[in-house]
Amino acid sequence: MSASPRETYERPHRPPRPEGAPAADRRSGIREAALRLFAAQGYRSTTMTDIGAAVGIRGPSLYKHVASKHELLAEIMIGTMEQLIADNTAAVAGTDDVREQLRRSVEAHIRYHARHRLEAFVGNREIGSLEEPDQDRVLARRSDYERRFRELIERGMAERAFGVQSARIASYSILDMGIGVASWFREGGEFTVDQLAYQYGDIALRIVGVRTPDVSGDDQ
Amino acid sequence: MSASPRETYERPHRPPRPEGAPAADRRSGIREAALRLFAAQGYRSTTMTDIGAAVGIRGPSLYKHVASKHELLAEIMIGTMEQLIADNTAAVAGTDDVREQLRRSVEAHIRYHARHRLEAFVGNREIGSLEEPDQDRVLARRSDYERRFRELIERGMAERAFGVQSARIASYSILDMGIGVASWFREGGEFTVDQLAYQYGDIALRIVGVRTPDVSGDDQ
DNA sequence: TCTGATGGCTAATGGTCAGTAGCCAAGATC
DNA sequence: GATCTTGGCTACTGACCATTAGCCATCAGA
Repeated sequence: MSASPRETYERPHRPPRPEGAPAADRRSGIREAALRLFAAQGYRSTTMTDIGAAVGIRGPSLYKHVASKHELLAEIMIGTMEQLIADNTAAVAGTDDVREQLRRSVEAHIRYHARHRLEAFVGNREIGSLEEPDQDRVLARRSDYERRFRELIERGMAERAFGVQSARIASYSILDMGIGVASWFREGGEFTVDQLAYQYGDIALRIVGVRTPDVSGDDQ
Repeated sequence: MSASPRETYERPHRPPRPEGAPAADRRSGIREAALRLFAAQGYRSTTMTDIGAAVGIRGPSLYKHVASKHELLAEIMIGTMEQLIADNTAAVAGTDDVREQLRRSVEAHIRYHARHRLEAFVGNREIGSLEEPDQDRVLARRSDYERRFRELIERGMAERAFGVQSARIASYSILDMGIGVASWFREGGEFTVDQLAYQYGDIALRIVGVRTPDVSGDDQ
């Protein structure tokens, strides 16, 4: 690698925008690449060089678009929780029936975990990688989200619509099922997102003791 | 920190076994410390110095007892899967009734995830940190374990004891619920391990469509 | 045509870390 | 008592990594 003096700059660096990359896309391209890599290799094992390579630039050039590696993680994780909470708010808004609210909440939960597998996956695995103002922010939102399910189930109990031994365990079961979806679901597999959401809705209702239409072994 | 020449060795290093550490315990002490640290900080963020400090020695001294950091992780993860499989085998051995087999399988699953929270937690989060002969070993055992639940549910369907839309989704739900336990359960909290196992057994039976004794809102 | 902003680049910096080398004291064995 | 083994230690090595410094080509707008 001797810098021969006669050819001062053979190929000094790539043109600023080799393909149609409209500059506003750069940042979101970086975010997506980071998400993909964080999901596949973990936050700690992903280097800025990796992320750069995924979008066609060098590691240090990323700092023209993002402040730090940590910022990328924090954005993903806070965004995930905000979206889950917003989806849940929308889900319960359309009805007052506690069974229907639970079904819709669960469907929204499953839909998010199926459609945004990587975000959900990273969001669950990398909580410990967040630094402190951000980790608290994420944990607070996560608590809020859990509380919504627990209180819904408690309301169902009070209205004698649901029957469970512990609302806390029921809500954890339901949430944890959904979290699991993010680790095994693949688009284009045996089920569509809609089918999945509906089935998990049924399962959640069974968990809280609501009789769902019986499914004999062979009608699906 | 100048090494003054007159006091040649003020305190060169600790005595080989300062307290009653019977030398066979050293290795398991290291394994336990590593487990605790891997669970709390993640594998990648835990240094050999951290693990050494947790057992009262320096990082490099660990290599007198273990071959590598990776070996510690692999031992934890393979051991976890082997134990889960062994527990499952024992659980189904005592009965032929498919409902009872499912209940006992789920109870064993929950018991393991509650009693060995850290192993289960690390076992789920650090799969990607395993290097290659070991990652395959763990994934193969994990597949085997999942298959046991799925096939049990399929048998229950064939015998008309269970009614679900998809045995695969039912088995994932049940397993994922248990995995979640490892992340929130604390000994000495609201429930004992036995209560937890029993409640999750009920929930699993509800998921597969078995009528469990009705629980009205206020009888527990 | 000039000029500033943008977004690439390479090189360097400061830090961390797994693992190795080689030293040594205490206890065990002979 | 001499010697071996065990399990500590410090110092070091080689690698990797996030981030900064500073350079420069292209492009948009004046």
